[in-house]
Amino acid sequence: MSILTAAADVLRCFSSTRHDVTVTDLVTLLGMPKSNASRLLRAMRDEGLLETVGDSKHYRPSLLLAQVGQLYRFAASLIDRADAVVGRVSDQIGHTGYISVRRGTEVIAATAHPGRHALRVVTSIGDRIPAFASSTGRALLARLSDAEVRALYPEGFTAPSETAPRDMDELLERLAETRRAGFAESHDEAVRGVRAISVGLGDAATGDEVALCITFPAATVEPGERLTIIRSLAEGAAEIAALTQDKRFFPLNLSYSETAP
Amino acid sequence: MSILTAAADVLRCFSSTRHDVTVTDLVTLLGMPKSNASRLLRAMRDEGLLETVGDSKHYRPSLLLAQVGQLYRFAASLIDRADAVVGRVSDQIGHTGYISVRRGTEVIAATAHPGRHALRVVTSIGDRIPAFASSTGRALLARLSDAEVRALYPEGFTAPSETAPRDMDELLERLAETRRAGFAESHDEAVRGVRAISVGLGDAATGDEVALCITFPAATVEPGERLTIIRSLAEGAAEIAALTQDKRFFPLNLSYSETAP
DNA sequence: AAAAAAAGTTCCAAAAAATGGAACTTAAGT
DNA sequence: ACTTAAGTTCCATTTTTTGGAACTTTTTTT
Repeated sequence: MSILTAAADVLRCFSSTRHDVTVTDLVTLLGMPKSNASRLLRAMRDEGLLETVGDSKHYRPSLLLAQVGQLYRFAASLIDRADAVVGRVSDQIGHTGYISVRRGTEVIAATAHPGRHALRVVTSIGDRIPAFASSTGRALLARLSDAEVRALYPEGFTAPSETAPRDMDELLERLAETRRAGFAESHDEAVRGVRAISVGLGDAATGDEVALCITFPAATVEPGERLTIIRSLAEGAAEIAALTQDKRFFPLNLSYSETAP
Repeated sequence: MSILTAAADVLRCFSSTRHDVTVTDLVTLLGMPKSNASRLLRAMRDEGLLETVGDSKHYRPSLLLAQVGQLYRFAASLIDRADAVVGRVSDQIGHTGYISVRRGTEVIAATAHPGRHALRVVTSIGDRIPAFASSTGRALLARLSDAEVRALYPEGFTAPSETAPRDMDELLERLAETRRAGFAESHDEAVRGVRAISVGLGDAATGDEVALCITFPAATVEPGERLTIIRSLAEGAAEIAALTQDKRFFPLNLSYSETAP
């Protein structure tokens, strides 16, 4: 057994309730001899993996670990991670999934996973659609304050379809609903007969924001399947949100998801 | 030499420009035999310190490191508190803010808040810059005695730019000024056209010390805005200093802040 | 599609580091 | 000042690590 095992075990001792460890902590937690615990902590400190708190016998993770840990976030960019989730859900469900980003009042698809079904929604990467009139757009707008949304549309907008919000008040009400539920939904908005479910997500460090979306023909999806989509998207997004410390993430609230808009 | 040394060296290979490493990277960067590099990366992955990107031969830091690294901020709660202040000021002003710590004669950014302005200073976490030639560094060096500062630089230093201190006497004079004013300022030092304002701060209980910094393009900031930055940083820092019973905190003395250096 | 080059892995005996029990030192509590 | 707890150092034994070379796999070139 390599000393790396022991070192990794030490790192696993840290948690939100244990910010530092001592020799005796290791003896208790890992059942290792005192002598080893003592030497291991010192060695890890000498190598820069840990640092002592002041000049006490308490050891905590080092700045090096903080920095390397930070990189993890960039190593797998937000879009990559979100795309992985959408890809998984799309594979599982068979319907088309994609990732969109917002640029001003428009949303643009960044990656797409075509569904397997004969009747499927085809999205093309790079298409720009109005943010207020799509589930992806509203999932992203919901991350703004009402004031910011108003500022985005100084001259209002015109609804392109029956089911899209007709004015600012209606949009803000839909956004409030999105925040409560933790997801946005559209029906017949951009394309007739098409529904879409979207979840918004951001990275506090980089400021990036994306929407995860699954879209499908309204006629072919049962209520149960719709719930599965919502759950899968929301769970995947929530994991990423925890990692990126997204403060504006709205967790799923299933009591709102029963009612189709 | 323990394998821990090698493992720590591997972690130090990661940077904002190198998110993952391969066997050959290690051979090149650390000059170790291929066989060692190969086994080391595998061992670190097996222990959960690294993970492979997809199923490629590229290794990146693991989730474990990301999690443990996150704890650093809370373990060193001073950073967390200081970061909150800088984040608030950065939001309010729109310019980039960050927190740095000193390691010997270098300062390293620990957290960053990108500004909102189109022209903004971009800092990368983990970058090491010389302490004597930066506002953050001088804010931290000002907390030492002149004797301690001299001891840090037994062989003196060479100024990297026109506006940086050229010798020890000039540095000590700048530090004295920093103590009187309660903040440090730099202009064109690390990057031309960039100014920065920093305040040093410590935690008596843990011995941690950090610098709070706001940095901005020299051309775009009015004298009034500069004063706002100074006041906001200093006030936020003073509050924390009271909380942590920092005995070496230098309170703001606005009569010194009128003169731009 | 074959050949060449590059990248990565496995093998081995020598060299170095880790182990754990006990003795020892330092710090904390009474 | 005494007692107890916490942490460190010592030692011979056991285990891991090391680096060169041979080997396999992957990538690039012809």
